[in-house]
Amino acid sequence: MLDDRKLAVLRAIVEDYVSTNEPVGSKSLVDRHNLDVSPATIRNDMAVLEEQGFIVQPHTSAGRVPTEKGYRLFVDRLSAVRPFSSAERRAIETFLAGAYDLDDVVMRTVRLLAQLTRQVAVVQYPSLSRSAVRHVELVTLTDRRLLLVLITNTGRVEQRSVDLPGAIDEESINQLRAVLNACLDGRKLTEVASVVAELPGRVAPTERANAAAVFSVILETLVERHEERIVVGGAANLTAADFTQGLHEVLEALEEQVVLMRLLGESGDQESLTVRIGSENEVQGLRSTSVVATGYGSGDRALASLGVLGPTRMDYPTAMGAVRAVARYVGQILAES
Amino acid sequence: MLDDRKLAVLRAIVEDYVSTNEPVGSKSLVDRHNLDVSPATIRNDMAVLEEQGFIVQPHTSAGRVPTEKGYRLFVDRLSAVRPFSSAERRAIETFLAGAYDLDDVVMRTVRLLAQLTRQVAVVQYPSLSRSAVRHVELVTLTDRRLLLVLITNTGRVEQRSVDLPGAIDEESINQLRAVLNACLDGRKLTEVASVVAELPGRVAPTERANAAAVFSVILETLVERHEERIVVGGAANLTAADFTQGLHEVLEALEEQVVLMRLLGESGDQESLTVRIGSENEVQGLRSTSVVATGYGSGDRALASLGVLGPTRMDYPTAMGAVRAVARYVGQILAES
DNA sequence: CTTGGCACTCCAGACATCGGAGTGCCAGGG
DNA sequence: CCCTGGCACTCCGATGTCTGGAGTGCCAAG
Repeated sequence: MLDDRKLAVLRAIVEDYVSTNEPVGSKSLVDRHNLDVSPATIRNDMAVLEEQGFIVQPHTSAGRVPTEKGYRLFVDRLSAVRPFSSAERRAIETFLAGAYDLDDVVMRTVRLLAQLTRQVAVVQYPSLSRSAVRHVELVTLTDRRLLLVLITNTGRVEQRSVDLPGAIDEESINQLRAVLNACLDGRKLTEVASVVAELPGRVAPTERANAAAVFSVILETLVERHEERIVVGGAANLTAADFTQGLHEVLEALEEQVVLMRLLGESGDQESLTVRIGSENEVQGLRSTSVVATGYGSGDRALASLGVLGPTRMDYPTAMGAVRAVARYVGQILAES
Repeated sequence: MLDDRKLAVLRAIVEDYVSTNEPVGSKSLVDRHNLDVSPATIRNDMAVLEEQGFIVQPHTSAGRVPTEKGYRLFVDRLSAVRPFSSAERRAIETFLAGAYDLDDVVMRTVRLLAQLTRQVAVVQYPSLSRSAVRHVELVTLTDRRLLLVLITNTGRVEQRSVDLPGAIDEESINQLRAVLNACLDGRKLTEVASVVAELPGRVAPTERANAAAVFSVILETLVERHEERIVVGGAANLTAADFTQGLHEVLEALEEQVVLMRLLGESGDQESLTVRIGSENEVQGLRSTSVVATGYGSGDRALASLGVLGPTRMDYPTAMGAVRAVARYVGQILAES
């Protein structure tokens, strides 16, 4: 039904359209690629491709433009992830290796991705729920108020202040801290809830009320709280691609954490790249954008996701290459620290 | 030279132009405002105002548009900060009061400002250098690696990992932690450098090398490090004002921390509002935007700055009112926690 | 199945037209 | 001395028309 040449034509159309942003016609196609046939033949092929819904013409007697279905086929079967040269990889590595702490890693990653792809980059902080507790710290603010600091093995530091029902002294705080660290250290955050439930028994009865306040804040921090944190960068790239329609919607969507979460969505394990094209994104207002995302993380299960967002006519092979390469190195960096 | 009516005309021109975004002519001026004179009279006044450089016509026989000089005069002498109704103030207060921690306060502040003014909001975290140390924590990562966590009285939590030259045991860490907290607690961060210089004498000789590593990281964290952190929000508002020229530049500038710093610049104490109009911003690429900013903070000296950024034709009275009101409440919230 | 030829379509840009909004200037009146 | 109505003038922006070019679909021949 679609022989090899027709597929080649589709590939050529996608490539040309991505690089020129103009509908591509039969003549310019044979010029730029060395298909050894005449424009008329190409026209016949294009008619078939159009009938099948892979391309459309904006107006009668204009060139062809890929449809979402066309891009989908291109990504699935016609393109390969563009590998990065070793020089590029080294550049990525050294740029990321210079980071001070987790915040810095994430910031650099966003910048890097945005720059490599010339698209909008989206990076999620390592998920709390997939991290483990490394340390819990209690700092006195007043005699009825503590600052709770929770540090995870992925380097995230979460803080919350705790209002206590009663006064508390240094001695009790030290005990409480010791108990918390003894019981929570190394635990996955998903297990913490059940562990915390058993804790009251290990606290001196007089301090139960205060301890309970601390415990409930811990639980809140892990569950109810924003929990997932996402950073966006390279928004300026949206103007380069003449994104005439709906730039406003896109910018708005990018400011909604919830939307971004759904965008990165289930990006599965860190080896597979997720590509969502146009209306495959269920997010309203991002129907005309595509997302290339993947999980990253040191272990077996991805810690979180990162990716890029751009117009549906984006350079998928490069974007996929960049996302994959960056995800790998971020995983490494995180594993080391 | 400029009598009262001419000033009134300038004010009217600014107001009309801000709300309609179209050059305003003599006739529509007398229609919309009840100046009790004829269009011809207004034309004479406008001719004078133009000669003095407060307004220009985009083309011969078009209406007039304020120049930067015109906006400047408007802001300095012709407008009053729009006060907020008590209902609005209450709304601001409750919205900010729901914040969990410093990150949350800042995020909410940005959203709030952007929403109130329909412009881009820019909020700086409380300056490290004007904060004091509340607590220093050391967490073991490996026997040659520590995580240093520094908590300030403004709620900022900074983290850095420290590579030690030699192995260290729990006992030594505890000592070091105790020394650090004893000496640094309550100190302004500006004083920390000199205090740290004296510390090596108070550490057991065998641990000097490791301690030195920790000290130098503390100093780095305070000085060399990004130090000032700035959050931007409401970028989508840039599209509403048909910002035809240079949207790209503006978006790019907004991603540069350094640029943002210069933008908020010296916003002095928290009572005075700074308004920088057009080319008064020395930042390249933001020559066609205005900034309304102020300091915020509980004490006598401002902890940091916040403000909004928009096209030169922005609604200054409202922006100034919003910035001032939000700054006050943020100061309060921070003082309470 | 491929190819060259041909008639057809339609957009983009150039050009001309025209009405409206706005101005500047002037002479007269308070 | 300042305000006002009148008038001629300017120029933008919208609208309409035209034309060249790029592209298509179809057909008949190889």
